[in-house]
Amino acid sequence: MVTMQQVADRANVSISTVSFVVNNTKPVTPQTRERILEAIDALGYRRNATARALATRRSHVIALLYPLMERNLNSFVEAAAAAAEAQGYHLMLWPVRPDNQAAEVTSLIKSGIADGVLLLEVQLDDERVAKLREANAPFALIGRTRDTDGIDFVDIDFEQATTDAVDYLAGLGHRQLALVIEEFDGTALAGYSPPTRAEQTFRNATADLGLDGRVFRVPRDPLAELALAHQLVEQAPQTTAIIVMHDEASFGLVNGLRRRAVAIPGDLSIVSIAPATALGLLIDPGLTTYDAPGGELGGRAAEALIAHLKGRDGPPTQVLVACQRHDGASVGLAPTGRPPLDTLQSVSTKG
Amino acid sequence: MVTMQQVADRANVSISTVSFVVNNTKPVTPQTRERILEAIDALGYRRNATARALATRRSHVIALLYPLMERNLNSFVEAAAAAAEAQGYHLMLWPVRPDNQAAEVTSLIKSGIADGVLLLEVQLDDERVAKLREANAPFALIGRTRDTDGIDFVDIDFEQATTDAVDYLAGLGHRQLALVIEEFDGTALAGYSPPTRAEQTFRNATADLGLDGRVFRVPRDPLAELALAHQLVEQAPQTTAIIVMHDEASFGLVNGLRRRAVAIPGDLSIVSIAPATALGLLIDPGLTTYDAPGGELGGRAAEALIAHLKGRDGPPTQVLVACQRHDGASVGLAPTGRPPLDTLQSVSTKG
DNA sequence: TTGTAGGCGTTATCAG
DNA sequence: CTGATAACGCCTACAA
Repeated sequence: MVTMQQVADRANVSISTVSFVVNNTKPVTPQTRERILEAIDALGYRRNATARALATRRSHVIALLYPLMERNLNSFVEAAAAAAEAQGYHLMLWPVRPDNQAAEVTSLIKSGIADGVLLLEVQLDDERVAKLREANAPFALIGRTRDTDGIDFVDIDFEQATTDAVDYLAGLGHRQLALVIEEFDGTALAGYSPPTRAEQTFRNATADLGLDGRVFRVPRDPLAELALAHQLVEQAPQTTAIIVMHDEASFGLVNGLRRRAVAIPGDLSIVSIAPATALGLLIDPGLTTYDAPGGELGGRAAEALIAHLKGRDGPPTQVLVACQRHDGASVGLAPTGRPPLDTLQSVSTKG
Repeated sequence: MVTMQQVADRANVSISTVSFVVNNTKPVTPQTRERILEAIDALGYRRNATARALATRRSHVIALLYPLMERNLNSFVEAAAAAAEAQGYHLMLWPVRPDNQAAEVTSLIKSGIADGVLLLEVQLDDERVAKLREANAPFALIGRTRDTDGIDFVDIDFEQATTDAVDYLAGLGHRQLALVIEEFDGTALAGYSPPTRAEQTFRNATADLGLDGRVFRVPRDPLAELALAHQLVEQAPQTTAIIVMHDEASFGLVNGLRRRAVAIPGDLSIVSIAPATALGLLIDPGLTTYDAPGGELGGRAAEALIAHLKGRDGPPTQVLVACQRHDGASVGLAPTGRPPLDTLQSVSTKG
């Protein structure tokens, strides 16, 4: 850790002078200030928040009490918090804007506010991971990067879920499948790996079984989600089963299909993979889903990180957590002799 | 603030001995330990996390980086974080289980991890507020308690929204209204004020206008939400307009009504007040909603708290933020001569 | 304009 | 088993 004293030494001034420029609390000659700033920069100095807090008796932190109601889909956060507590640690949620995460994450560690970091929404090539590595800061991922060498992560096994879903649908006689994934290009999540991996797996699995597999990328945008039904009907009218890996698209999709008199699951079966919201139950018909055990993800990630902090050595924790299928009423046998979706409207009698 | 030294003095031991029992780091005679524990208890001592962190070079905190994507309805958290940052503060989210919030909240302050607290999901009589007051800890509420004397709060003006909704619907000729609110009895949110206040306002507003107003209390539970449509049809078949103040019930309600061939808004108009999720757009038809400006709530609450921390005196910040109506397609003129809802199924031709 | 030194509340080492 | 005492890194009078 770089201290003020080290900065002072390098700049040939006393520690108080450094304090003055760091805090802008007293005037300092431009030249000395310059030297100090140079030293700070060269050494990568960050003021230690803990020491500052102790000296000033103010932490400069305000806390938003964040009640863990089941409602917030935070079984995940809850389990992480519980795991931390069990180890004598506290979990804090550090809100960051997507654009400056990489910067914040290192300052969080260097300033001493936290000992380690848990990362969410990990991208294939994640800048935050790079920064943490070079800062030598302990971290664990929920999700994973392309290169997982030596790093702790706990991830959902999207490959397993996707393969399982394809097998399951194929077993029911479906031969024309579609996959709906979220389009992240142009958003802060570009490069987000789960959709990418799911797509890959889907293409392989369908190819292996000799099935027809179409992929639809849909941005997170109500209009696009509503348009999806149209797109699907127009571009892949032979489809009999859809795998959706997109939190919100399922709503628009079901509504759009209903409007077109497509019967679910009579004409078309739908499976949703790892939906973040538990609203599937409220859709009519209830969705068949592959659910990720949020608690296990959060808990194991926190444990891995803390084990690290406690000085445990050995191989990194690298876990894939399987999703489990929960049967709703949105999947059925493949229809026989069903006309193409785009002609269905005039043929079908009842949705 | 109570320090170890004070505990030591009261127990007639040295500060190190206190440290030993607090941290269980060395054996101590049962008698002295007893004296120390007594002193700790009597003085309300809490180990200062900052000093401890400085001495041990470990904060015992792990951070979960919490990306603020628009998706998570955290315009609210985002604004609070931004407001804090603008004032040289950091916002942290402190996850707590609903059952021990009151205990956590004071230890959070006493341990020096945070300077002040923002409270969500405030109840009419909130234990946390009582604790914070007696601990003399700075706080601000998002929401409000029954007694708001001298405390900073920013709340949604549910009264305004409810009154406005009743007026709006009455203006369209509706005379048989229903209000759907969340049932919190038996949950951690029992006594939660918004539904209570909305109910009160609804009863007054309908009475003032000579309208018929029915109230339905629905737990947050998919089954109950689906049953709501049935309940409504059976118990208040003359209803022509519903005001929903229940995040999820609207889904079940719309689906349930559709199944019963109730046309929206032909037979029945629906308005949703301050839905936490923006999924209203995905319902068919799009819901007319009263939306609370989350950013304003979070931002102003954080500002009020920090102003306090910075020593500003004067009257407390007490703000009611108005909701704004966003027209969807779920509201129409009151139907004339529509049969009771419970007989509608056989009469209506199309949903 | 810059430096010195005491203190913030704990922990940890080393004596008793 | 218990007690002094020197850190931890920074802030802030007070002095120079």
